[in-house]
Amino acid sequence: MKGENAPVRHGRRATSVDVARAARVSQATVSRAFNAPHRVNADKRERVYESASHLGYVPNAIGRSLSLQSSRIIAVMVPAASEYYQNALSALARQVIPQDYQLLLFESFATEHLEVVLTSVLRYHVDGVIVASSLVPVVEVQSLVAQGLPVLMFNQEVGSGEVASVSVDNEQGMRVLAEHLIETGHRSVCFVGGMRSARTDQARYRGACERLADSGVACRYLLAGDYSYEAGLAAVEKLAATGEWPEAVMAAGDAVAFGVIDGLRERGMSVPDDISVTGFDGLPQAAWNSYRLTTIEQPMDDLARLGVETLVDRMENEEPTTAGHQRLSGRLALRDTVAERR
Amino acid sequence: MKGENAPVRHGRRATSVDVARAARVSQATVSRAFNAPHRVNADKRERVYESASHLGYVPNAIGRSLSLQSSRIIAVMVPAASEYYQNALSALARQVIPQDYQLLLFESFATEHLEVVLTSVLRYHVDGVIVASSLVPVVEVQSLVAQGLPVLMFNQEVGSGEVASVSVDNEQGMRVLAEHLIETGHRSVCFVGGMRSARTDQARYRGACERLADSGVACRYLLAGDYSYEAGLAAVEKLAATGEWPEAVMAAGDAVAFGVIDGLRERGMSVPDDISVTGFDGLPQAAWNSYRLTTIEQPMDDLARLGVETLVDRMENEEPTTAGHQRLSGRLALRDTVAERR
DNA sequence: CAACTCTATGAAAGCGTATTCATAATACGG
DNA sequence: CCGTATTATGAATACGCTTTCATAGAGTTG
Repeated sequence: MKGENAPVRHGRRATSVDVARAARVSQATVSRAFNAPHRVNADKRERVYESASHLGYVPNAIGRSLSLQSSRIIAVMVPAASEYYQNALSALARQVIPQDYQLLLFESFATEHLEVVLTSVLRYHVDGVIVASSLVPVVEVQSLVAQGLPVLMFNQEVGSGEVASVSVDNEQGMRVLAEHLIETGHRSVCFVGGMRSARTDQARYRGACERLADSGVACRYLLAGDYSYEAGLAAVEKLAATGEWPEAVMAAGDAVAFGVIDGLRERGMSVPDDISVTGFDGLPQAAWNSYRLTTIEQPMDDLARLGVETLVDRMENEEPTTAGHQRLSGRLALRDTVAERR
Repeated sequence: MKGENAPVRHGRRATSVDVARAARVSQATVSRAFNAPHRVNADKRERVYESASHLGYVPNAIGRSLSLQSSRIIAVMVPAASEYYQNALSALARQVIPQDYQLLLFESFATEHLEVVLTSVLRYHVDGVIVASSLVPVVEVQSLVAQGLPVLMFNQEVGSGEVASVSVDNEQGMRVLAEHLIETGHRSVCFVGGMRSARTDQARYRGACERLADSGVACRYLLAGDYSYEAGLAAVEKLAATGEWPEAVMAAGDAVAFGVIDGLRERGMSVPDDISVTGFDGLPQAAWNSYRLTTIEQPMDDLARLGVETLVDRMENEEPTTAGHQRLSGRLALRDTVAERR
């Protein structure tokens, strides 16, 4: 073992044993002084604190984790490239602080690495996992659950509640948007989806479809390919190729909507005068002057808070009190990409 | 200690001891089979692998960290809200995988939490720290360095190289942009800064100023307040209040530039016909049709790669081979927000 | 004041792994 | 065929911490 006789890289960090020696107490007392102060006499406690701060002692979380069989680390799997998930990550990072957990980041962009990533997650004995990525296959998630790991799906639901999830109510949100389009007199709509396989995509399409159908409005489905600006841009080309312009385009996500808007404008069409466009998610850019996109804003902070609470509940209690799928409704942000058609 | 007689939450995970027992070898041999396969006989090695996969054994990184005195974890401090830093985080996350390190995320948005965050960093005995946030005070960074922790500053330089840093060459990038403005005949320029105190801000202003001055063009400084879209929007108001419109606005960052563009357009002015605008960073949105912003693109992947390599070097070698400040030059992305003035 | 309950404390065990050290077994050169 | 170098292996230890267990001392009560 190095550390003692090795080049002493930076003067070994102080341990509880060092503090104990300095404070002339046992190591156990040092531990108690920090974890259960009321269990140690005031004078010794003070001595411990003093020695500790003098030595610059900071308890070693690794040792603690080993002993406690709990690392207070939550793994979070996100696709780094997506704006939406970046925002989700921020929100989660903030929510996790007061609960005194840390986030260990796992990029889940490429399936090639998935194997490696998943064993890494296991390797670090994290207390829980947040899967905020549609790129992680359901079977893999279920294998994590089978390992006994508390798992939270963020922004997607799998199965019927065996694995906990929080997400915005996609169907309902889309229904609200559809309703708005109906009220403003739109008679033909095209839904531009991101990925057919994504559950959120399905739910959003369903919500739109059903509400529109109720009012006798048909809703075409056009596949963009993914949830990016570029995909939205390309979708406009596909739409043009069909030769039939709808009165409104409902994009499956804001990023796609921006692409659609810019694509339409590029072709000399006006949004919303010629074609209305709606989004979903409520990205910051939706509020920018150049777009002023009518969309459904996801209650990101609430989702993150609820998600973390749910996961923490599952991590800390044998019998979790929270339900399987939890849905929060989004807020309709009425802006300028939907016009009256009278 | 729980785990044994506690409700056995999920059937304790297999350890190297379990594998050893199953494979009828010693625990040491199991360890060797995974870390130095050539040091154990082929037959036993096979037995170990078989037992391991049968028991679903995954080496426990916590135990490993404790023994090795190295966690293979890198702490990364980022302000979650910023688009730029979100992208940086993505790039870093990708670069860290092949080196077999993990990123532990620390939100550094609020100074109130800073104390807590910093001791958390120490607590987890991370092998290194990436500070990608201008919100972390220099003294705190230096205290980390003083603790003997390898630290990398991402996108900012402090001191004269005692603490390693990688960043784009701000001054040079801005000079290139200024040059472009000169060449296109601009005779008055206003630099819209984010935060006066930020080093990047200073460097960018300096670069612009000097190059412009060389050609006898003055460069006003206007403070936006931060690096956000809203700040850019507000900056236009301030600019209007001065009553003097420059021929070009050089924003300190793309986000600010978007705000400036939208602010100008809101007032009925045309970009670039009335006023040219330049950005800095090369955010994805700069390429969007609604902006097509002429800007300097940061070589994010290269920066991340270089940054991680530098940090790893410092973590793994007693005598680091890399220099203090490392600067990469950005790429001029010529788009449509700068017009000829003849 | 004896019998008892509490409280404060230290010694020791255990968490899972890597590694040193000792030893047994094997191969090798003379 | 013996002494020596080499290799494979297991036992034991260390990493830093929490917690159980035992114990000594203080406080309480009949």
